[in-house]
Amino acid sequence: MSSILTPPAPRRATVVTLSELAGVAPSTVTRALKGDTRISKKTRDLILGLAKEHGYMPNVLARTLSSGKSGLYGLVLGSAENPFYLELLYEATRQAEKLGFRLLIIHAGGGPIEDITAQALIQYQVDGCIISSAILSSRAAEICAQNNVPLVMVNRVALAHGCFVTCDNRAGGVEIARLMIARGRRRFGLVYTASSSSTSREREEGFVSELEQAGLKLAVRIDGHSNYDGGYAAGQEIAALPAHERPDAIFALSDIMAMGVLDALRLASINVPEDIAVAGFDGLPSSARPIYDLTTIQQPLPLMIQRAFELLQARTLDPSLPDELIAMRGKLIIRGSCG
Amino acid sequence: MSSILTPPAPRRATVVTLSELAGVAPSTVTRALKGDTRISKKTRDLILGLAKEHGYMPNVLARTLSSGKSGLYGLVLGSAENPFYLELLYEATRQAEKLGFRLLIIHAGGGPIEDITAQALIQYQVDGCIISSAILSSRAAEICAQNNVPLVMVNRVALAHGCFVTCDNRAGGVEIARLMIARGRRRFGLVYTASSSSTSREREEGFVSELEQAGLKLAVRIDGHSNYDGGYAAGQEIAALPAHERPDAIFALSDIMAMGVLDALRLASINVPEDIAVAGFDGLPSSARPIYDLTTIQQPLPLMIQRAFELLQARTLDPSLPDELIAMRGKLIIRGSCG
DNA sequence: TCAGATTGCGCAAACGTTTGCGCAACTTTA
DNA sequence: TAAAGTTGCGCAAACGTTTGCGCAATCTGA
Repeated sequence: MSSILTPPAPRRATVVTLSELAGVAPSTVTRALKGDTRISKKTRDLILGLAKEHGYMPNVLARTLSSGKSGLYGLVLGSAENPFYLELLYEATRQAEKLGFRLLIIHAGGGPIEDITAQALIQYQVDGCIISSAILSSRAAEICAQNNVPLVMVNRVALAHGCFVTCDNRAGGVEIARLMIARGRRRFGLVYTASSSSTSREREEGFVSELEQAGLKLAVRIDGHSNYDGGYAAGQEIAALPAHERPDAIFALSDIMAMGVLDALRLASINVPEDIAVAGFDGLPSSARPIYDLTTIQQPLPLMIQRAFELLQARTLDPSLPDELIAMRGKLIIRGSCG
Repeated sequence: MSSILTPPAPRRATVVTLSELAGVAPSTVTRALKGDTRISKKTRDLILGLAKEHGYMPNVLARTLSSGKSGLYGLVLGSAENPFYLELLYEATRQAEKLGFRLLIIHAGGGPIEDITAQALIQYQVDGCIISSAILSSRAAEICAQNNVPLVMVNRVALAHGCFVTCDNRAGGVEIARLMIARGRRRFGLVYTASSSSTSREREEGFVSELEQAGLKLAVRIDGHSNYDGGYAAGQEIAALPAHERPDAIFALSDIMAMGVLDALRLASINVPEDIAVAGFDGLPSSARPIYDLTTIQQPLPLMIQRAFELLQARTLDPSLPDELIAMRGKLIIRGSCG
């Protein structure tokens, strides 16, 4: 890399250049800028004025080296196939901005997370990490544990290390079952997810146990693969059943799968909710669209993200704090898909 | 912050600790790890072995201070209301991972970008920035220009500074018009976006100019607000027209608006494409769903992102390179919504 | 055999910010 | 008046990695 390829870049203002201008030590500049009471008001105003005049912007990377805090949180997102992650990303970004943090995308997508990718958490000295993904949890979580990086899983249950903030999935499943039973439904279909995620298992458990309490059981149970296409295929499979075998109510464990089911039923000219009631889980904005009008359990995402950041911040300040495991109740949103 | 709140953290391996173990200078460790030929194979193998044994992970922040390269790219995303940004984020993350870069989310959402947020680009020493958002471009773009940070806009046209990679929006509009005219459509509706974005303007220009070439013109032009709900309302408005005033073909300038239009037409029992043909623009995965079967112009997103990274990398290496403005042709995907 | 070239390092400084400690000057209290 | 306390700094080192330069040892070619 010869110098003809890198023309001289004008140097930006630094703590040192400001200290020269002000005739003070660099440490005085730092202390004045952070409002340290050990610096007189006169000196502080002088330095603040120079900083503004010269467009001083701190080098956070250098600061991290000294202070040990980067102001970065790592973010691991799950598959693009569930719009829930988009909602989560936008909400997390919004809140982080307000709190003065930044999100570093460590991974996004359904594939395996590579070691070198997870190690970026350490290489970039993140202050903490938010993981919202089932399959990918283990490697990134291990690295966080080994290196004392605070970890919060959102909508996932941490197995051995780290905090989590989740929705009360089981209670949500119970509520959907109750609603359907109260509406007179008697044959039940479940569109589930074969993954090992506790989120799905709990939703199913809640639903099924409530049915059993009422002396009822599932008539149909189909893997919806956690995505729209799987839900659509499940809807097609159900539509193809003889009428006497068809469920009169379907619970899809996520909104995106429920939308696939609804679309398939519509194209098969099955009326919702007259012929079959449908409910989902998540509370995506798109579930409110008139074309879906989906009954769902809305996850309290803004508050979940807020709690996640609080948990991370507390553990950045005091790493000895014990892990907290928070579950928040979702809200039943009754719409036309259940009648 | 007293020491009772921060129990002694085991120190991680550093270049210095490895150099002590190997009995060499720290600079030798660095050079061995990066494969510098000035270090003998024997010494290199010794150091590589120790690094692996001790789980050495470089501190990228410290490296950035020395080398001037952070391996970070800033990312500014537009509104959550267009799923196109989700596609872009996932594709960008995937490619960045493969290239060994990381994405720092600077902003995501439709609101104004705050100064302090845009300054994070500089504070975190990003090697470059990708912006994919109309409204928010100016402030972040200014900061990039002032600080010599390479900038690429994706699907946006940079006004004065920075490269862009965009789709040939105008040609896409032309193709949609041609298809509709060839299919015998004679009354045309446009669902546009009132924003100042050149992307929308070009799509409309292409469409309208081709109509005019054929001696035709728009019968209906409705603002779809760049989101699903706007498209839905436009669809409702069109459905409410007397039959002789209704268009027999609608071009919505984005897929998400087209989906709103399609849903509104369906709920109004208007048949697509028999009564009205509908086309969109973007090539979202959801446009292929049987329930939509949407004819659209597919943006070559993977290749656009690839080019964006190439442009950024080239300008990180040689900041004197002139800005490049790249337009790539989208691909016409003909589906059932146009007959 | 000698001079020049090559190999394989180490030294020292740089990058920008922060923090602990100590000192001088000033103020307050006994 | 002297001692103790307070204020307002500066010095020096730390954080982890990289890069330019130079030196000693070894090799090669004339």
